[in-house]
Amino acid sequence: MQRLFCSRWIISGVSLAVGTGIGVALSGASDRFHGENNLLRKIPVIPIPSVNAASELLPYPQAQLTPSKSTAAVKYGFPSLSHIRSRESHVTCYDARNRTPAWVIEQLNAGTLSGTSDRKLCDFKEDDSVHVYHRATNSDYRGSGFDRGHLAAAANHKWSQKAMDDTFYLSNVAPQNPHLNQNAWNNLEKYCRSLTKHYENVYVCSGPLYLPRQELDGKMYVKYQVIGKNHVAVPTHFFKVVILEKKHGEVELRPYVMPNAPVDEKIPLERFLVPIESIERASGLLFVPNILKRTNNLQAISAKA
DNA sequence: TTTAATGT
Repeated sequence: MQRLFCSRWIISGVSLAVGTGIGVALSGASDRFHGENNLLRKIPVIPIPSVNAASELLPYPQAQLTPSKSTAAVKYGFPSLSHIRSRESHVTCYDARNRTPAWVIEQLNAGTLSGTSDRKLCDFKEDDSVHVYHRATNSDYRGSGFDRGHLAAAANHKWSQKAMDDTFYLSNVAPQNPHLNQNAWNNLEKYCRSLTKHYENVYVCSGPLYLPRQELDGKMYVKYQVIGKNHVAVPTHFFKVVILEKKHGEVELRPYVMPNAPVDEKIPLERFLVPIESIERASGLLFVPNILKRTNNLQAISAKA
């Protein structure tokens, strides 16, 4: 398994500690607020919800009755809100900092795969629901050397032209190595579709990863390219967590990771299986938290690989 | 077949 990630890529959670440099990087920013440019006026502000909205987000019922100091703190708005979007074909959580999805989840079955929807009628499009400061555009990708790689695949949603159209929002897209996109990753997507022949429902959650690697000084760094005027982040890897629902309610997980680089499509897909925990640690996400994952025998298989 | 980008 290690070899498939390149020898120096590390996916273990131990290596994911955040450095202390961020305080240094941000110091001095406040001076700019008072400078001639009056930057504060240019800062995008998310519409201010009611002050009580903060208490509505808290899991403590009493907070709704008595606004506290912390609710007063957001008098001028939350710097961010949930970036979850519901589309015809998928649900996505947008990563505004990286201008890509954080994750995209979709449901596949025999029904979603059949229909007359035509990919030729679709065009990649900006997601207007994302603030212009955080939005990826087609021009960011043009000439970058990267494909606009779907996370929820177009061919998974032939059941409705609208559903297929929705997969072409750039909020469902990340910069992907063209060879990977058109070969090994495409094969993984086809494999997911084929699984609908054997399972009632196939849920697929896909997203980018930014894995740390050791540089020449022996220290760990997360390094990734950004493309275009909007600095769209180029993930180092992609994950795909396949959740298989059997007839009797039994659930099986198949978690895959591929590097965002050419991958020989002769390598069997099973070789890209990883423990679900490694994706969870690296991504900050948790998958199907309400089922027992430790009993998943596929983990044992990937651990042996 | 499904992925895309590129050039018109």
